[in-house]
Order: sequence, then structure tokens, then C-alpha cells
Amino acid sequence: MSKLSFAILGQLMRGSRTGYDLAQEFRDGLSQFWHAKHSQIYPELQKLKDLGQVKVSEVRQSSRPDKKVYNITPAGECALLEWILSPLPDAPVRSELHLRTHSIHLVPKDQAIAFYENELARTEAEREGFEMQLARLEAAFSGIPSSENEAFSTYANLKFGMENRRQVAEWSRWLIASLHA
Amino acid sequence: MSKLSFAILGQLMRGSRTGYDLAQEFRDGLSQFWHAKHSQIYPELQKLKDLGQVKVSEVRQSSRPDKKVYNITPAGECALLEWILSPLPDAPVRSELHLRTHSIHLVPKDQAIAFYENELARTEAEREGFEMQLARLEAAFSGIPSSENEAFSTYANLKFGMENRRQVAEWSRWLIASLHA
DNA sequence: AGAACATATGTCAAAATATACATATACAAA
DNA sequence: TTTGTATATGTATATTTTGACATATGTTCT
Repeated sequence: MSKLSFAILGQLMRGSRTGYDLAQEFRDGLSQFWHAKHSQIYPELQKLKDLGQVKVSEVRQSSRPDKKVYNITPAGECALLEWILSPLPDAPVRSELHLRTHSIHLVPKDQAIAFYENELARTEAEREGFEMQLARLEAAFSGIPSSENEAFSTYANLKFGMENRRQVAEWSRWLIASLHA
Repeated sequence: MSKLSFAILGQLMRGSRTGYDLAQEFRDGLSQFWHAKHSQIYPELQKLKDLGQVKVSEVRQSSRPDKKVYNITPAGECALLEWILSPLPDAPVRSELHLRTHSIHLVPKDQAIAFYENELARTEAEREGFEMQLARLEAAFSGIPSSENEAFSTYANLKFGMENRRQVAEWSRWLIASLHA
């Protein structure tokens, strides 16, 4: 069972989805903490079906191409629940931004400043995105959702994203100021 | 030219290294922002040699196995400098911690709390590691290294690591408190 | 004397991921 | 009418990364 399997099961636990639906979620909101392309998703759904962790029902559509709707099975639920709190392996970090920063003393300062100004703008835009989503969730639930609700999990990750972008932005500003000095 | 190539060139820019040296650096300090195993490094050094971006000299040793010392070439330097400020592609995020958090509402609260208490301890330990390294660098340079110095780049990444772990720890504490409520 | 460990360099197979190829329907815009 | 876009599902190929296998030297500890 790959990590992608659990990513998919986690989504199916929130309701029925097609491979296409999942691909869109991995491209958009979900992409803040996991990412996958449809070329990975379709074969993975097949594997999960063979393992009996999801079941599929084909739905005929007239206005659109037919689709395959996937649901999690009790076996799938069981596997998901076991995985959530199992020991977390320390994931190898690969940040190209910091790989570049590691050699930043080699380049002209003005160009480096422009580079990080650009990164800062991206980071701020992302932070605003998180803040808007958080505000929407808070409005819908009149505050923080209770911890039994799936919206709580979503809230926790959105909050992380917002705080994280804030931290990255602050660091970028420090770096830009240091390069100016 | 893969990202690993640039990771290696960045290290060789700081001085001669063997494949073994690089593997250790990727396992230890460098691993905070890039990671690679020796099984990836040795073939990559071969490719870089074929491209003329590094040169190798074999060193006979009496007290240890012979070794191959790699140096960056002018062509390698040129490729590295071009890469540092080139447009940064947005890297797909894959955080297993947040993938799990996405389903945290499904598990018993007390077990979830224990899980995040454990993560918090790891994060704090990492933060202390960064703080100690930062303190050592500051002591060695009597403050922040100047931005032309390679120690500046190292300092910037250590500072990021420290601030990042602080943010992650704060979020973990918030999450634990929310699960208690 | 034997075991464990750090040094040192490689290869091979499998898994994970990305990029491109491939096809089909329906709707809206130009 | 043709072009583009969203829906919908796949396969094929290449690259990246991991984990296991493989070997050899010298030192230190028991």
C-alpha cells in the first residue's frame, strides 16, 4: 500500500469520487499537501479495487462520457484508520528553493533580490488564498469546526498552510533586507 | 541536468569531495533541504564527468580504500550559476503528516493527541539542532556572515529551518489543545 | 581471533512519479 | 463550421528515487 493509496482512501472516506474528480482535487485544494497526476491515479484505483479496498460502479451519462464512481469498502476504511496514527517515517526533504539559497552568495545581489521579491509575491498570494479559505470555513461553521467533523481536519491543514506561508514570507523579507545591506 | 546534478555541483563549488563525502553530507546537514543516497550519487557523478562539469582524480590511500576526488570545472560553475536564479518551478508538495491530518477526525482523540505530542517532540529537537548550529556560525563569524561568504547561504538556510520548526511546533501545540477541547 | 564499524565505490531491481500519447462526448464561443 | 474547453478514462515511456546486493581495506573493541 503506497502513500498514494492512503491519499485516495482519505478522499473516498469523504464521499464517492471518480478518478477524474480525484485528479482535480489533487491538482487544486488537496495539492497543498499531496499531489498526483491522473496517470498515477487510474492505475492506483485499479490496484485498490483488486485489493478490495474500493468498489466501483459504472454510471451511464447522456450529456457527458460515462464514468466510474468509486467508494471505499469496510476493508479500505480499516486500512485507512490503521495508517493514520501509525509511526510516521521521516520524509526526505527536497526543497529546490533552499538548494538554490545554499549557493546564493555566488550570484549578483540585485538579481538575487529580484528573485526573492518574486518568491515573496508568490508566497503572499498563497497565504491570502489560505486565509480566504479559512475565513469561508469559519463563516460556514461559525468558528472552528468541532474535532469529530471532517471540516476540522481541513481547517487544521488550512491553518498550517497560512502560518507556513507567513513564516516563509517573513524569512524572504529578512533575506531581501540582508542582501540589501 | 537533474536537480541532483545541481545539488552536487553546489557542494563541489564549496570544495573537493568524494562520492562518499557527498553521501554523508546529504545524509546529515544538507539533508535539511536536499536528500540523496549513494546509489544515486555515484552514477550522477559519472554523468557529470561525461558532461565535463566535474573532473576526477584518483587518490591512493594506504590506511583506507583508494578514493576518487571530484572537482567542479569552469563549465560546471557556469551551469550552476545559470541555474541558481532561473525561474523556479513550483514543486509538487507531498507531506505525509498533513495527509494524515486530513483524516484526523476519524481517530480517537487521545490517540491523536499522543501522536502529535510525539511529532512535537521531534520538531522541538530539530529546532534545537538548528539553533545550536546557528549559534555556532554566529560565534565563528561574530554575527551574521556577509552575503558574499558561503557561510551566509548556510546561515540563511539554518535560520529558515529554525523558524520553520518553530512554526510547526506552534501549530502542533494548537492542534493538541484543540483535540483536548 | 573474531566482530563491529567507518571508509570507499559500485550495480541491480523495484517502486514512484512525470511527460507524452491516445481517444471520445458535449457544449460554447468565434 | 471549426476551435477550444470541460468531462472522462486510459496506456506507454522515461526519469527519479529507494532498497537491496556486492565487495574491499583498516581500525578498534571484546
